[in-house]
Amino acid sequence: MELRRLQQSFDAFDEAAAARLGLNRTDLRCLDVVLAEGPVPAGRISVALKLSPAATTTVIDRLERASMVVRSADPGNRRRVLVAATDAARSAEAEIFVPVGQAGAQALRKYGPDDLAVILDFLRTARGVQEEQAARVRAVS
Amino acid sequence: MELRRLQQSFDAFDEAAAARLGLNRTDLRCLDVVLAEGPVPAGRISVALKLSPAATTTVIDRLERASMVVRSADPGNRRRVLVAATDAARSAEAEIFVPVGQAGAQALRKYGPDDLAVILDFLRTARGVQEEQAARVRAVS
DNA sequence: CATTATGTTTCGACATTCGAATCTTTCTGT
DNA sequence: ACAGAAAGATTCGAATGTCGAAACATAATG
Repeated sequence: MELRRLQQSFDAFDEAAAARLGLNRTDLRCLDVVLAEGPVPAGRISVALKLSPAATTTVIDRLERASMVVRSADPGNRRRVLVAATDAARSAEAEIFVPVGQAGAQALRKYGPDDLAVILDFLRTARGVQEEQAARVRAVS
Repeated sequence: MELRRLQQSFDAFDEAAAARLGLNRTDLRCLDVVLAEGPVPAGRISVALKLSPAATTTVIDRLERASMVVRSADPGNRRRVLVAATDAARSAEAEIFVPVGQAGAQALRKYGPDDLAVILDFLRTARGVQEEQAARVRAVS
């Protein structure tokens, strides 16, 4: 299956990006969330990464030590800790992740509207199959 | 990006499958290799999983304890240990992984030859982009 | 105002991975 | 044929990442 290889290539990219930044994969996913959603409470990261609150705390610790995020108190709710990306994180984003999006967009230009519709439909169909099968597997247990 | 969601759905399926079998993700990937390639030497698993020889030994230990694989000596080279899937592994494969392939094939039937060509081209293009970008990221370090 | 709920952190334990050292078996050069 | 090097897997100790439970601080509720 060609999808398998695509999956592996995603994996390889993530690994390269993590190595480049001196982070592990979990930290990278966390950074991705923080970059995408602006300042987020720690609990939000916990659910996004499907990680226990305890593990989430240490992930944020590591990213903070690496100067990729900063913690700050939520003015509206002082129990909360807001995690925000630093400039270093944003420059890493610009250097590593933005070009992927650009290259992807560029690569898509060779397809006409009809082709793009087929591709999009395929992606959704494939996702539907995966989710359905995941549900089936979960159901038996 | 829709690709992102597809990726996540793959992830969710893998997680469900691992939970169903009481294995962790690494063990599952190892089992996948063993099922796909027949009896394989431990070193082969090591490179396929990008794991150290030491870690590979413990992965095989766990799978053996779970009755999913068996070790046997390679008659042609007694340094080697051949890892083979058990019947339990094959029945897990039939129950969990085979239906995914079937559902996928079924879902693809709605596309004509031209559409399939577009889809295949897209998958290869996307993989090319990812690999190229991974190489770029690796190059800077 | 006492109680409960929410959000995060700390602590101790467990699982996974690695590097280095070890052991056995095979290959190589003489 | 044989000593030394190489290949393949394992063991050992250390480092890392994750979790559950308990603790802590703050907010909401009756």
